[in-house]
Amino acid sequence: MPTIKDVAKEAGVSIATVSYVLNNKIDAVSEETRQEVWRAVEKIGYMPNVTARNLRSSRSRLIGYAWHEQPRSAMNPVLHNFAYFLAQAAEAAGYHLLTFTFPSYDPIPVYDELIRTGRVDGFIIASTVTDDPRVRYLLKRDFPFVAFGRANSEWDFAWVDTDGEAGFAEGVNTLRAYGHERIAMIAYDAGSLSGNYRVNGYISAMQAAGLPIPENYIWRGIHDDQTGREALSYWCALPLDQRPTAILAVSDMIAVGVCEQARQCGIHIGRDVSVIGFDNMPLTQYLQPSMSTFEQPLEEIGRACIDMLCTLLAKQPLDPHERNVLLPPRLILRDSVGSAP
Amino acid sequence: MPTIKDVAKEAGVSIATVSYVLNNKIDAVSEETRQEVWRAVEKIGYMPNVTARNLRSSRSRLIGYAWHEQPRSAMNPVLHNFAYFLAQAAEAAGYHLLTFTFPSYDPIPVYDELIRTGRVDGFIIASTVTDDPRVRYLLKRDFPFVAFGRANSEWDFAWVDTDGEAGFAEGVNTLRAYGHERIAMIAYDAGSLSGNYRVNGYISAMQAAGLPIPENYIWRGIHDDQTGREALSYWCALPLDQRPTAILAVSDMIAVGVCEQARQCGIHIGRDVSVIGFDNMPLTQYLQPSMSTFEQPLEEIGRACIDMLCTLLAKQPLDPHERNVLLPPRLILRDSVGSAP
DNA sequence: CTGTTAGCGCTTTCAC
DNA sequence: GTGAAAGCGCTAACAG
Repeated sequence: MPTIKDVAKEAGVSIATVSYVLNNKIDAVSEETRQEVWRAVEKIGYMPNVTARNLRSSRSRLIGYAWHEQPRSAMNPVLHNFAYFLAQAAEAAGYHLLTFTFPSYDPIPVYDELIRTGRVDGFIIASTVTDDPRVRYLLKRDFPFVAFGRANSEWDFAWVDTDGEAGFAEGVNTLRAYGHERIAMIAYDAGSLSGNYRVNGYISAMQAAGLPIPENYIWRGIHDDQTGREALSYWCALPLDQRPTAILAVSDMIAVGVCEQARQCGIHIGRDVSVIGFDNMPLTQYLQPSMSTFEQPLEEIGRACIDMLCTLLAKQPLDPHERNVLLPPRLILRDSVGSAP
Repeated sequence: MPTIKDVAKEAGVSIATVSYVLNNKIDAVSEETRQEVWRAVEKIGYMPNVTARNLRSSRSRLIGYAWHEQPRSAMNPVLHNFAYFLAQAAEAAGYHLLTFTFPSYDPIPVYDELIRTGRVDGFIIASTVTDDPRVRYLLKRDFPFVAFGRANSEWDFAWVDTDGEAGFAEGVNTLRAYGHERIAMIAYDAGSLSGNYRVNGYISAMQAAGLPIPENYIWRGIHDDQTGREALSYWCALPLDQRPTAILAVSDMIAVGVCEQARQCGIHIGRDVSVIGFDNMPLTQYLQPSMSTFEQPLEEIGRACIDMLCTLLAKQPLDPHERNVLLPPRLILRDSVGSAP
């Protein structure tokens, strides 16, 4: 691979001059010399060695993004897609994405190593939770990062998130427009942040509409179809006039479980009970009935994360108002939603 | 961030000695000194700077993996998942994955830049095609890479692939066991390698079974549901006794199209017509009826790719028999397959 | 056994 | 305008 020396020799100048030209030190070099250097660069096919540059500037131009270890059953196309958009945005900003994996029970050592070895300049972290150890660690270490997802409200850091609250409020209002009044929701367990924001949206929209929320209308469980099954079984055991006619679920997987259980119970989704999921997983539109769901604006979120991180990396001040970005999900109505029975 | 100098100072030795200890130059340093150095390392919290190491050894310890630009409609969870397994395997081997994106119409500049700037030590490339420009380029440049997928048979390079031929043969035989004889298939257009291997498996199994393959039993199209719809419409226009009773599709998306069209035509999948897709996309088991499909052994493929690439990077000889690995997909039978009508 | 030293390829003062 | 030279943090001859 040719180096700056080869170019210098070819152009008959010093390596310093070549460096000036390459780095557009505009008035450090005569037009004539500049031409000559570029000619040599072209001829030799030279490109600056990234590693050397990085060593010199003690940066890596790499952004770390971690995939959680996940059981196949709970595999989440959302985060994989997100990674794609991140990579795209990072490139546009002159960075590359370094992807790594970590055991969710002990993330810190991996992050720590990446930092201490100078592997990455910053991180994008996803799937944040309350008391997220990564956020706490990175904050303490004062290492640049942007989160896709919020954490403890007393922690001040840059994040971008889908506005689950607004989404679920919209969900409630849309269902009301279809005539539903007994609207229930399935949430994650109480420790889940994203789940709770959606619960808040649900509750406030219900209250604003003057609709009662019976205590047993908020079911909690994990991100799988079993949760949906159990929730529906439970509600179906209620007297008919107490049964919800519409259900908002925090994820498509859960919503799918509801539909599966409904089929077994002879309940017709979209007629007897309406269902809305979350994430717009591939194939949701081909379920029977096609599943209504919320689509997260992953491309925008990815871009926003990278933009903010680049600002941090450039040591530029980030306007406090712009440190936190909330983007609304898009409701996609399909056949799983119908008029109230 | 502490450097080797700090450790040297702390331990009261030279930086060379620290380096020896760190690199396990076993009989270059006395046990006593070694202890002392490690103590200093621990105390200071030192980790060697990766960039400096890389510059010195002119390597990057990074493996490049590209995501294709893809329309949202054709989004392929398979490759995203694959990336996860690659990252995992790479880490186990002391590498990291650098993910990037490229416009499929012109991939070379991106690869070229990554090589010339010394960004990566090697590539994993996926979704290879006939005359794949990336394979041709990397081969010409003699740059280390391993492909997930084959290319021109006259090109000699390391690859790992799902054995679509064996898979489709198994598909045919399984369908035969269910009593099917009029078995059709939906392939990609003739330029697709993976598609063609599957066609070969289909044809040879049919012939081995002494079953005829009418010319119009192989439909070709792109990777979307529309292709499946068109294929089924066409076959349904045939006289009943010429209509296939079972269909093998090269992808789940196509198979889903078949099912959708079937519903519109009043055809009952799994009873009137059996269908098998490919990829085991998330949610396929929740379709109505649940979709039979092939699952690619992505984790094994990822590991095999990384193993081979690491061998190449270590400049160790790769046994010619081991340069090419074919792994069988796993057939998952669900309700879309039933006895022949 | 341990230390001195020469780079890896590049950027950036500082002289001229 | 241009070049000589220092040095980013590390490894590996080479000397002692």
